[in-house]
Amino acid sequence: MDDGVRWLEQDELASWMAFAALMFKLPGALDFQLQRDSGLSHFEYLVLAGLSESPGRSRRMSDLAGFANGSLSRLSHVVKRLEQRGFVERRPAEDDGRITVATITDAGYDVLVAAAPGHVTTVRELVIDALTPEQLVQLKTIADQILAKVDPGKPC
Amino acid sequence: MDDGVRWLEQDELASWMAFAALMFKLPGALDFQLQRDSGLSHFEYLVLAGLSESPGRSRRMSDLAGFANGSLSRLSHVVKRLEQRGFVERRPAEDDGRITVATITDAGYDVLVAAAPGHVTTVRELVIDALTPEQLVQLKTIADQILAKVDPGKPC
DNA sequence: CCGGATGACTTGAAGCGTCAACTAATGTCG
DNA sequence: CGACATTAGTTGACGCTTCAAGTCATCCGG
Repeated sequence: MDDGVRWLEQDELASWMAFAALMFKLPGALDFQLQRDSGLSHFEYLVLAGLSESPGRSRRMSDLAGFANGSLSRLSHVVKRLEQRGFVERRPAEDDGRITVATITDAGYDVLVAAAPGHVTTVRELVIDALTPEQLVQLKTIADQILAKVDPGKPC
Repeated sequence: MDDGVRWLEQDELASWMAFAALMFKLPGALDFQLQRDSGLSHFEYLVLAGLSESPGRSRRMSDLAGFANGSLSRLSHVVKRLEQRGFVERRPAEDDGRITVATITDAGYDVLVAAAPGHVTTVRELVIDALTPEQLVQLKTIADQILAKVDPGKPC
């Protein structure tokens, strides 16, 4: 049965299944808490957070998209909706008309500040406090190594 | 600034950011490869795989939904589409008319067999081979611990 | 053995993400 | 300078997931 494919061993499969299940459930859990308590998706939260911690509470679109791990197109749609809700504003950059700069409004900042404690607490409960400090280090190392394979463009 | 929230320390944040980025990118990478090479989403692949390895190549819907980490509703839609493509069949269980049993067809099995090598190879390249055997063990432990928090209903 | 409760799905509508096409501004090179 | 390429972002359509509501079968208490 040598078809040239290295199938997964029992223990490899077990690790992969556990990790895969985690990957598919954790985002849902995070989204659920944020949506319920703050009316934001996790992606929207990341967008607002990315803006709030940037100089001038502003950031150009492509930059923000990279920060939030999403496509530019997705970001554009999301920012449009956030703008309609009054949480961000958009305007072209002065020096380069192609660039759009998004800015978080006071209302958006309020929503973010209200959402942050719950979100951070959830992350802590579900992830950080579930692990020992050593495991946290291990996790970062593991994630970085896999990321290097998945996304070789961003060596960081 | 003691607002009762335990914010994340630098190293906690770094671990979380790396892991979060991974969680949002890896599913996309897996979907991309499967879609490109086999015309299947990762979820569809899991459904077919779940059926193929079950006795009688059949499984009831709720069971299959749990296996594939998706909601019953989502599974129902997906199975309907797979049925239209001729990859699975559905029929009510004989002993309990509420239960629907899905079965993978020969055509579905062929598609799965054609898709599996590429998918497994991708998982190996991106995940398994990026890590040492020790890290693989660490990853399983970590994933299990977090999963226990995220999804306390499934202690396994 | 009848009627309400529960269980196991299915369905339709609404919202979000992706893809491809499009617009507009800026570089570049002869 | 002028044409063409490139960069940055937006848009619309389409497909998929979710949510709430609906269907049908089975269970259970009186």
